[in-house]
Amino acid sequence: MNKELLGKNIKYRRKVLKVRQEDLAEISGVALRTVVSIERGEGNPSLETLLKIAEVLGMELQLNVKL
Amino acid sequence: MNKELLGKNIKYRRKVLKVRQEDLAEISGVALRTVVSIERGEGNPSLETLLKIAEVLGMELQLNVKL
DNA sequence: CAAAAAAGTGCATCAGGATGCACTTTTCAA
DNA sequence: TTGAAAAGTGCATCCTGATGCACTTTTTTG
Repeated sequence: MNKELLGKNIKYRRKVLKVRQEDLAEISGVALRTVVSIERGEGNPSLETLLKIAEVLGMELQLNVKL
Repeated sequence: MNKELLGKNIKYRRKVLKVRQEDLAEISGVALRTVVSIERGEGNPSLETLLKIAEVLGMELQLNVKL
């Protein structure tokens, strides 16, 4: 998982749920500007921001030992 | 996954690998102060910081759809 | 195609994450 | 038990993530 892939995952999931960036921002409590940046793989989001977005998208962050 | 659990996972994995906080900090390029804070579930680490630590511990961050 | 909706940008500001240092507390092996 | 190693703390500084706003670009759709 890297920034770019993370952004793509989030964007893809958001599309699946048919939610707009603006809605995701509002519901998650993260600024629209921030949602856009994350989806584009820019910046370096904080854990809290990531968790807020994942929550709304019905996703979860996991830290697993590599196989 | 929340901050506390994340910290515990990291600490547990570090112990399994018999690595000191100081070593993890040095090898991952993250400040010791930061490693300590994350393991204790304090603060709000950035994605980059988390990825650096996960890398050294042979772990990976994943964003999955909840079942 | 044209209009409307959605997505993305640039920039300034503010809040807080990352860091280093000096220090204290805890852990643990001899 | 005690001394060294490891872990954890408080604080000041620096850097940058998060934000809002006004705006442009891209995508969608009627």
